[in-house]
Amino acid sequence: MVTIRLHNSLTRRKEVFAPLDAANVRMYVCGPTVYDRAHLGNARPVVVFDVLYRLLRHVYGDAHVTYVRNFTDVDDKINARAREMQKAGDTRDLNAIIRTLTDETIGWYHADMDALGTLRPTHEPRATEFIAQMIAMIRTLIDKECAYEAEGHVLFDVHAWPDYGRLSGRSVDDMIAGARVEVAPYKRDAMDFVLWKPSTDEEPGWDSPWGRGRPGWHIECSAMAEELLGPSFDIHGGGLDLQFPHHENEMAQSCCARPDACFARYWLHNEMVQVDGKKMAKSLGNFFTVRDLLDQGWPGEVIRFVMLQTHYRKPMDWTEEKGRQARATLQKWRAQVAGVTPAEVHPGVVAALSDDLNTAGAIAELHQLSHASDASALLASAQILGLLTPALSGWEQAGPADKADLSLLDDLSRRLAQARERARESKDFSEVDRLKAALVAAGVEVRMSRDGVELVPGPDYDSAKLGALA
RNA sequence: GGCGGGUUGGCGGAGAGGUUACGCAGCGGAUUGCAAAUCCGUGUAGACCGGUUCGAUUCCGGUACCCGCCUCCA
Repeated sequence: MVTIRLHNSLTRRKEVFAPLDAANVRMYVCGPTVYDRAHLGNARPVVVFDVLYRLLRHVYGDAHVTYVRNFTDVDDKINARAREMQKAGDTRDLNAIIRTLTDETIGWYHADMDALGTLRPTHEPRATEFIAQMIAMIRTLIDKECAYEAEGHVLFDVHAWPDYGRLSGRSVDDMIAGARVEVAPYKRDAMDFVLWKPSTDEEPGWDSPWGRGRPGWHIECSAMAEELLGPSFDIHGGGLDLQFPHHENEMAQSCCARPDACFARYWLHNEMVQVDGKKMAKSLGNFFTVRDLLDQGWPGEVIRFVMLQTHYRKPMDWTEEKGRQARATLQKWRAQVAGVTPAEVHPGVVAALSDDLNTAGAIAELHQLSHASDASALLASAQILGLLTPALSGWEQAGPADKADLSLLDDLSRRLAQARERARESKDFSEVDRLKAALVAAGVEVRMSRDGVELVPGPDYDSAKLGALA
């Protein structure tokens, strides 16, 4: 059995991964709040944990890994967006707008993440479908005196959990000292956070022992993880910016509700996507969506490759230069593995991934396999990274969109070959050069070897520019 | 202010206390009518200052700069 090592945020160390149950390895990853297109930063954890999911499936077997990623479909940002839509003329009631908005956003999310070649998780629970479980957990917390009711709210008492702050490496006192959080008068402690809050009549709300209301942000993950994975599970993942307060609060709630269990055992956090050295964020306005890149013509596989070139615990930037290099590499590899049957995954690739998801190291191994012309190992090994998969194929056939183009290129390659034959006799290469220059200008790569001519349309292929030659 | 992380060759980007990361670009060569593609070869880089060590880019301490979290955030 391969030994997987993962950096656990809880201990700030790389640890040997030992699942609670090798027959059912369980992972929970925080998913999106659904009111808008996912930006590149949102996509990073999806890709990173997709690689971990694939690695776990490789090691423990496809049927022995359960992966849960939630959709947060109850949230004040969603409500705010729906109100904007109302102001813009949408006459439906708020809940109807929200339902449409969240459904549509989930559809976008699936389409965009599918384009990046990520596998769908085993379960993708929507928060609104687990309100009963949240209410039950909140009741438990109140019963255990870890939470209290105040002015229609239910708040978690951070002092109820002695280890509060352990995950994010800070003490309650430190946090209060530098707290920028607005302290509501009904809070016993500034750091206490909301489990349940009242809703107005038009806002989404559910009946509860504390009146009609809606859950706070953190409780959904605790409730859904317990429902779908059990009170103790193996891996909890998400962006580094969720470490505090989201994950700290999740852990406090869950551990207080189920003190016999341990909630998540390995916490993994990916670093941020940056733009010009700053975190990509909606609030900073420096973001672009996955859809933006796809629409610009960047294949999902190229975006995925660029992401995996940087270790998940390091900040990364998207640049067009990286995109171009990734595209060239993938094009070369795809040509190399065309028609090849995948063999065994190269042990070096598994070893690299098993070392805290060293995807850059794994890619270096792929370069070696390509270099060694071991196409079947290259294919199998790339696929464990979700690269060179059938699902992401097609884009590398850039260029001739229709049969007319293909036959035109076919025709031109024959003409070029004939012109070259004649030129070899006559030593007059002017016609060859003319054809070649025109082809290059139209974005066609001209490959002339000793025994033939090959025309490969590149990314800038423009059939209109070949008109003069037709 | 508190806590955490980073700084690697022209660019991107890893691992490892001592032996080539890797990719791209560049340079030299093979090949080519010339190119392209391909193949071969090629780079003592590790922010700065100290310390530990036979030996540190890798461990420890300090300095500088950068980033993240502490408010919603992947």
